Amino acid sequence: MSSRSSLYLTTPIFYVNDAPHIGHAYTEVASDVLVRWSRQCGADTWFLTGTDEHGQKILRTASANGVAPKEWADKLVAESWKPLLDLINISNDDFIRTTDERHETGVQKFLQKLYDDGHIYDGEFEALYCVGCEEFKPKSEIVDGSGAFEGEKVCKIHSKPLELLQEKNYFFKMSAFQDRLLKLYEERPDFVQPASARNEVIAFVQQGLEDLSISRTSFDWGIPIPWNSSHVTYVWFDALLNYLTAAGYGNDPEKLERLWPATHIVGKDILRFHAVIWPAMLMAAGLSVPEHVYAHGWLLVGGEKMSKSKLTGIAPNEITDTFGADAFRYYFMRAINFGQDGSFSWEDLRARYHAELANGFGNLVSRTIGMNNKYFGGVKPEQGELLAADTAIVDLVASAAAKAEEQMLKFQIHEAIASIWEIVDALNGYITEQEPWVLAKQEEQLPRLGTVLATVTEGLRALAVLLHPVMPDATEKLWIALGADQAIGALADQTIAEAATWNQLPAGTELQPLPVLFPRIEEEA
RNA sequence: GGGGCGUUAGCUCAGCUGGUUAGAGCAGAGGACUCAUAAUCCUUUGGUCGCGGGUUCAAGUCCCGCACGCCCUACCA
Repeated sequence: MSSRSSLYLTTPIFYVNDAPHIGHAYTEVASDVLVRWSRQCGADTWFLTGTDEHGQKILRTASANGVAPKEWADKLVAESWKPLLDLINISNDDFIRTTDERHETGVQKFLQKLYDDGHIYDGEFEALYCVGCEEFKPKSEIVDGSGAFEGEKVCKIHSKPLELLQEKNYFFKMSAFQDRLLKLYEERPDFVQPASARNEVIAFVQQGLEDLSISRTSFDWGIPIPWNSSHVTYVWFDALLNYLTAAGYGNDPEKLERLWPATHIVGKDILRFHAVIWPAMLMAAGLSVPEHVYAHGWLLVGGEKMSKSKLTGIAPNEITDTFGADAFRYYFMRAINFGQDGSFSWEDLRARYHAELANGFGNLVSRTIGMNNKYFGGVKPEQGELLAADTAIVDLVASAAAKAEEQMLKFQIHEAIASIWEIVDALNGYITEQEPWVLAKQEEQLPRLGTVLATVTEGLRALAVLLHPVMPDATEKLWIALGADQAIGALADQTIAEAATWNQLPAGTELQPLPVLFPRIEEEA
């Protein structure tokens, strides 16, 4: 993100074939943190997520379960996907389904425009077809035969020979956009991020682009091609358009004007669709290309990409049930370099939960509120003259907040959190050095004691604001405990830019009871 | 086959365009303190920087080869 005036951020829309795992949740959380941060920076922010519901796989899964595809999608959306968003506290402004009427009509308008403008033609799609699978096979599922089928190409699943079949398809003239795409990557180096992703995309496009088959006739679970309803739209072409149809394309020009272009967060597996096909589609339609396409890495379990087939798939609630949503959000954002693959382990999660959240942040809050209660009857004390140690804290909060904002703009979420965490560590150190419990024993030191606790309390106020995008629940509890809700206003309304402004919480503000933010988790489980 | 990336302390990772005794966090060890969630703070053990060559006054950092792992090589929602 290069500026902060507005942000229309999207996650991929998730295929409703499966139940969510932590990889999906990871994408959602990262997007949500960026969005919440952006909102607190005062930007005009809109956050979209949703589900992808067309295509042959879903049709097949639904049939296998004896229901209509829409019914199947409805069930998964209601029972799996929307609950996931609640589980991990996702603050999306909209949720689009590709079966929404607004989407289907928008897709058809888009297709018709491309057709009218000559970007689509009809041709022959020729590919290897597996009778067992009843579908054309992608290269990845075609292998060399053995035994009786030596020398032939066979289906990976059925190990039976494939037939070369042809199907009449409509094609999008993507090849025509090759040069414009390369120019785009060249002129806007931050269009595809991180750099490793950009390099891959460029290398791919330089090899030359083919036209894209965008319709299917072998099944009917999809959006009909407007000028020939015997074809349905290829599911990817359909899916990508959600970013536009949710933004008002085809029915709300003002909304579209406000939101477009978007910034897309995607997993690196679907980078090509977003960094090549999608901008080509937009160019064809005469619309501006996305602001950024950011590809994040995989979660690795035991050094391998997490996967259900290898039994390393983990359901989000397995983590949140024990550690809570905030810890889930914090852990994945802090421990993994956004944009690179990162290792997940229960040991690491548990260790960071205790070292950083319980002992570090949680205990800092607890000891601070505790001393305010013990020494000042539960109100924020008056701040007196600031000594060097105090102003060092004030300065650190300001510089940490500024660094965090810089890093968030560059999608370096893990770095931003590390910057903010400097405040946690500094406050813990400050308390130990200032020894408020010693000051408390000397009556003449009462003003100094007040200043020390006022300083730490202000530090907590700043932390609540800065960490709110990452841990909305815990910071809200802290906010209320500080009495800030009454004294200053809602936490979500506090801006990042003002977070470091000192003495916002007035002396005399009454503190409220503090629940334990991150209870220690007993061994065993 | 072709292209790219990775391999640094027990663990997870930083180390930009080559330059003082290779860093952080966690874990481990010792100490201080008691406001706090048996927490916090200080000190500290620990690395032939995957292996083998080479360039250079100087290489974790550049070049070549090897080993291991991963990714891309168009329709994988």
